[in-house]
Amino acid sequence: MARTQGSHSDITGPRVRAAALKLFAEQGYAAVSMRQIAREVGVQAGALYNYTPDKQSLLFDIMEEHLSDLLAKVRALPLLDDPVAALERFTRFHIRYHSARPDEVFIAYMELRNLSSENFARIEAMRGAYEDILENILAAGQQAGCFAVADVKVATLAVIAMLTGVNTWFREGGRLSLDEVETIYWDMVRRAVSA
Amino acid sequence: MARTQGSHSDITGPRVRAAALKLFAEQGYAAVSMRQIAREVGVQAGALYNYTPDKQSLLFDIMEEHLSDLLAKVRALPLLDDPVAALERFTRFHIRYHSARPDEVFIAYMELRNLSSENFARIEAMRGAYEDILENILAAGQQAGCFAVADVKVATLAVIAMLTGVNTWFREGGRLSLDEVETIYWDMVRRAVSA
DNA sequence: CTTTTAAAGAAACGATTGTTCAGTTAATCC
DNA sequence: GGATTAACTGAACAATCGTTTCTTTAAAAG
Repeated sequence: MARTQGSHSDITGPRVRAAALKLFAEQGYAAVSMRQIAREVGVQAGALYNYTPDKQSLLFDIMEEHLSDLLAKVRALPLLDDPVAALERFTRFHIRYHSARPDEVFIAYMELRNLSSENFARIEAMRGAYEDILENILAAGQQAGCFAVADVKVATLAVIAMLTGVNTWFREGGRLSLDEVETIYWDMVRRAVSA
Repeated sequence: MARTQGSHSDITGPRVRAAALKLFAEQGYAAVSMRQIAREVGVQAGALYNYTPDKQSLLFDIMEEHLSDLLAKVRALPLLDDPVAALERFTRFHIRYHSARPDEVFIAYMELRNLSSENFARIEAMRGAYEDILENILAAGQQAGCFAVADVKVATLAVIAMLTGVNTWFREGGRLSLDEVETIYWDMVRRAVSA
């Protein structure tokens, strides 16, 4: 047999990416074989190479798409002059965006070492650009006198680590709603950096 | 050839564990082969099985030893009645302990999914016991009125995520000393949870 | 209806995987 | 100093790896 009824590139292509996303998140890039991905899609392993040049590109594309979408969305937020308001919006945005895409987030910082050095540099640059957004908010507030942190760079990394940690435990339908979680974290972030 | 000059179980055993630790941290459990570990030790792959029943045990032993040592050290700290003092000591302990063992820390929460379900349960229980120590400090301070957090459990996870994040960027000999980093984080933690 | 082409199957490639095992050597024991 | 044993080598096992190639089929084009 070969081409099966109803088989199409524009259907299979996204399914390959979705299967890779799911399996990489579940088991890790190195532990997942191309045959496993193919089985998830319902296709033979060789057919995957109609949609990706190799396994590594599958991983890179997942990360690249995730981070470029993250950057696009955060940059699409309207500017706020008040640093406190800007920090609250960043906090809520980060939690909401990340909790909605647990697989992508997990992969994007568990599988960095499986990227080629060139691909790694591109992903790291995007991550740095995202951190810069928070750093600029904190620096502006520091200058305006509404924030008082000992070190803006360290505070940036501390806040991001704290917020990203939500993904390790938060589950929809649990004890707390996403909105409650946002409020709890915003309360802690605000007090941690406020003057 | 076979047994080489000066080869001994009590020398090779620790070297096998050290090589596994280093390589798992660098490349990830699934990406490291037994032959790579053997090469690092300077031995043939088959010889590794004098020291471990299988690859999985190598991983589990690293995690188990790390977490049981962590628990022993944190429990060895003298008790403090003041919740604020207890929280400061926990904060500084966590940063100091974790920054001194980056490989073990990295493995202990990147490779959880490569454990069998039984081994996973044992490691998770130890991690939970560690988190309970911080949670008890926060709960005591909350009751005493010196802390004011919206949710003790969430605050526990938020603080641990923030503190563990130090390992992603801190390097000895960098811009900040470990003591300075401890102080910066303690400042943020204290303000985040204080009444 | 015929031709063309996109999409998939099937099989094979050499390389590598974790693990086992028989054989070999050096240190230890009496 | 001969026997025993711990520590290791080297080869082999079937299974699986990412990837390529060739073939077959169904859909699209005319």
